[in-house]
Amino acid sequence: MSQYHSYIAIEHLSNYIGKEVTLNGWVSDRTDKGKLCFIKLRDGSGIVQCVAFRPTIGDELFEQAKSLTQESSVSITGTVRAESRAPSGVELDIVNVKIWQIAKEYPITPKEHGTEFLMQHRHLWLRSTRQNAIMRIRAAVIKAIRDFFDGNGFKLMDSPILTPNACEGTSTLFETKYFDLGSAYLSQSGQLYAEASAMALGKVYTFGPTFRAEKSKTRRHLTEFWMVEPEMAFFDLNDDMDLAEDLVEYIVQYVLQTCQKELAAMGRDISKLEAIRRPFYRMSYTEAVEWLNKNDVKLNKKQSDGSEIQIDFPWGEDFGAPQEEAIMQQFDKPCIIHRYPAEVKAFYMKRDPDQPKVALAMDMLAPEGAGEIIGGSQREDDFDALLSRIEHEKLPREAFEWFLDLRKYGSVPHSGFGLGVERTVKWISGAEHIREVIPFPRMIYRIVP
RNA sequence: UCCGACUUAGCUCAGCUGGUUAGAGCAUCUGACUGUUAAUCAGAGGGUCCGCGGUUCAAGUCCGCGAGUCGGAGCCA
Repeated sequence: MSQYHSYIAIEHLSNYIGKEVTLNGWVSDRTDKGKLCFIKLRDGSGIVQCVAFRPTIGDELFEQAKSLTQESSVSITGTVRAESRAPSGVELDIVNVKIWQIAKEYPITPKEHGTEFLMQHRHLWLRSTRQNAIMRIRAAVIKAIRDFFDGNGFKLMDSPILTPNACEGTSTLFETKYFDLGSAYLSQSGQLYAEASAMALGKVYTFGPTFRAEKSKTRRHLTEFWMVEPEMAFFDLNDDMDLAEDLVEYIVQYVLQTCQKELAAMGRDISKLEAIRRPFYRMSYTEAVEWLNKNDVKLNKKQSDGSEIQIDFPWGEDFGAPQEEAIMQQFDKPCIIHRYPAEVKAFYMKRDPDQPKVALAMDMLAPEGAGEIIGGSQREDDFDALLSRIEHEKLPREAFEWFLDLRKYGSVPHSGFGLGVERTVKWISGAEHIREVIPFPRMIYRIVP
């Protein structure tokens, strides 16, 4: 790469002890003590304390250093010195200060703030140490995902974001006008297009933003989030589950290798992540229902008069958050639950030839209360079976004609899944809310900034 | 959509059974200090108590309606 500027990143400062360097960044904090002035300089890569001592640097420069407010932008030249009292082990003795701008009173002070205030100032909140660490972990997770697929024979095949209809026909979509062709909808999944792509290139993945207009109000939902969806020709459900485990193991180990500082900044218990090695746990839906009933985990059922009663968990009902949480409490590694009742799953999932009421579907649940991070399945590859599912769900056949074509011209067994990037980053980083792990979250009651 | 909680200074909050001039810490400004890292010490400024209506001699406090935010359920990644 070209040498764009002769400046040095703070994260590499320990290689320059005894040398004079220029750092560019922002003042994260300043404190004076008589003839001493301490400036914490942040450049995105790290934070270092810069020290000005009045008798050695002179009155004019000292007054300049003292005038710096929180988040003022500066270039500071100084000599790097090993300093045992500093958290990073180094400090900078100031030789010169170039002020780019003296910042106005900064809203985010070094004390606590509530989430509402911080979310209103998301554009500034991103500068804080914790948010910096989360964004670096997010970048590492995304790089791990790309490296994993690119290195294993997958090709990136982007899916369209504007689509003519609901992918799965269930969830609420964002609608927009589309010239003279009526309405278009923001994609809630790239999967159908990934299936077509897999028939062209074998093993593919799509990676992009996804939109759900559901009025979800929980700490694991966003209306706009990022999802990676691999799709593989000639993969059955077992291959699909193996791939999901390989991917998740790879992501966690990659973050462990490259984000030690960031995980420490988050106060993350590293041993919990080190335990994430294959094999993970697996359980069929039927086994899970038996486990729930053996362990007395009931289902809250609303009666017609509005009151709630608790009943044994009936086979055929989909799991909610309470069931998933109960199941995961026994596990320190992710668990895949597979072979769900077909009725609660999407129309394109293949039925289990051995159990016609069961779909070859799978969900991966992450430990520590992180919940579902992956949902996938083996796809229905039989033309007649798929068509009858489309008709049964009362989906418009015209819109799925091209999708049916894939079952007309060289249909093969194939499988895939979707992994939610933000849910994965939330789990690995230990962030307590999903809104912290995407730079500018989109939620039901927030679209600014 | 359903259930619950909250709203007082720029920020985080306290404010008792309704009672006289509205409280603290931080932030900001002024001053002191050669080792602070949530510095300390002394001083100063800073208020539509979310809005509207009601009860009362008296409302930040009680009641009603509305707004906003947060958490949970459902939906799912």
